Amino acid sequence: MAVTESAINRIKEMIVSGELRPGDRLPKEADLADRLGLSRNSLREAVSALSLVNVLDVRQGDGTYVTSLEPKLLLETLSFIVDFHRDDTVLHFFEVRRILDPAAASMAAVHMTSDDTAELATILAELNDHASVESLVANDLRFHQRIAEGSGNPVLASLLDTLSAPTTRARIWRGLTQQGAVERTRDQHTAIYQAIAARQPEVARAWATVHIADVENWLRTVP
Amino acid sequence: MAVTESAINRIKEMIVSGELRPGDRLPKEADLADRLGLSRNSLREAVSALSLVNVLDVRQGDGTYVTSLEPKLLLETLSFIVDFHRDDTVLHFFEVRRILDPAAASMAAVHMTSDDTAELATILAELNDHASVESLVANDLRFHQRIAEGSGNPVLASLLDTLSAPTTRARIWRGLTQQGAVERTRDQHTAIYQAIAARQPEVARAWATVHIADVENWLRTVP
DNA sequence: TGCTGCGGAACATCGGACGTCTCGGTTCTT
DNA sequence: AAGAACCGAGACGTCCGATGTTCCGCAGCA
Repeated sequence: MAVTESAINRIKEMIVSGELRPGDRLPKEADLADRLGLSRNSLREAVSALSLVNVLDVRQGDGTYVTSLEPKLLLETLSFIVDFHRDDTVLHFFEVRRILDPAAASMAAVHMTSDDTAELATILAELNDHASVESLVANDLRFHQRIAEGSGNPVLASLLDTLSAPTTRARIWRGLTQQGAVERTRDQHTAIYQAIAARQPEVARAWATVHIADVENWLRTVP
Repeated sequence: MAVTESAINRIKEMIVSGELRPGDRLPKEADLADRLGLSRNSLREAVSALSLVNVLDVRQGDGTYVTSLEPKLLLETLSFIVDFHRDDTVLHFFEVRRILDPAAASMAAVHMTSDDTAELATILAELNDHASVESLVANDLRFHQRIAEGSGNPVLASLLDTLSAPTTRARIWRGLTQQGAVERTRDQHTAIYQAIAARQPEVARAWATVHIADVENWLRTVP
């Protein structure tokens, strides 16, 4: 096996086995390279790769550290991967979101505290009638993020967060604005919120399904 | 921004913009490094990182190529990421699977051809009474993979494929074997298959939910 | 006490040299 | 003429040593 590839697995193994724990600092490049029996250059290729997927955090002048390894952080790299997919697979990603989002809404209706739901209401209220596309996108993002977090499952929340890439979201909202469908979308958001606040998981699930399916149908009409 | 990091984004941009298409060959390292204005060493760090996430495929003695960029391929790196999570988050991953798997079963009941369902039956039949844990795991994996593929959504299939890491699966089956629950699991698989073959999406969804929840509950008892 | 400046440590980047592998054309054999 | 063996150019793999940048902590000063 290639030296660099082997180094990646060696470091991975050190972390998985518990020898290196989240937040730990790695030996300095020269030492680690020596210990793994390769050159510093090759080691750096391995570190660079692990850094891209947020497993390692290298700080110039300081050292290299293991990240917190939280699902949120590691699944962020998923968005990097999603970026490579062209329009024809965007619908497939969206379809998965259509499965997960209603489930998250349902779980949120059970798990969210009243403080949490109050925050949801605040997000809804922040939107005025003449918001720009950018603020619509940002608001939409926060609304769905809040609900996803409210599910109590960080993996689910992170997946949902990255599944619908910002670029897609922007395209959607631009389209919604153009055809004057912003109002309907806002109504659907409100309905989802009300169901969650009323602790009605099935209603929340239904509204979330309606909402996502609505957007998905619009996406299908605009290739 | 760091040179290497910048190079990663430059290459990414070349691919996303369509300048480099799936299967295309990159300029040789020396040329590309020169074109991007950095040393070959630094470029190699970038290439190494993109290679880890299956965006690039480097072949010694030949050249560096853009992969097919299929969802299946790119989402494979997800399993690399999942490997870093410890037992306490395994349940969260499993919970997501509990959401996706029933949806996939339901979709499969609609989309699978009779040839496909016949294949499912074959997989079920391949298991004899005294199978080893390894063959149980392999069979279980294939069964669920087939259904996931049958959903018609490659993204969903790949996600499901990587969500439940092989190590977890192995642990589960070891446990099931020990407590003699293999038979029940097999019955559930059969029920799922029959619902799909009978084109009953809701029944398939229900059995899949029962099946996954059953395993999940067992997982919760064994920390 | 708090700020400033300095020096060591660690990562960032570079250029070049040499090893290894792959591919494709050439040559030899049958 | 067909096939096998050979070989050399090209491309990636690995390593070394040197220099630049940045960060952290400590010493010194006001």
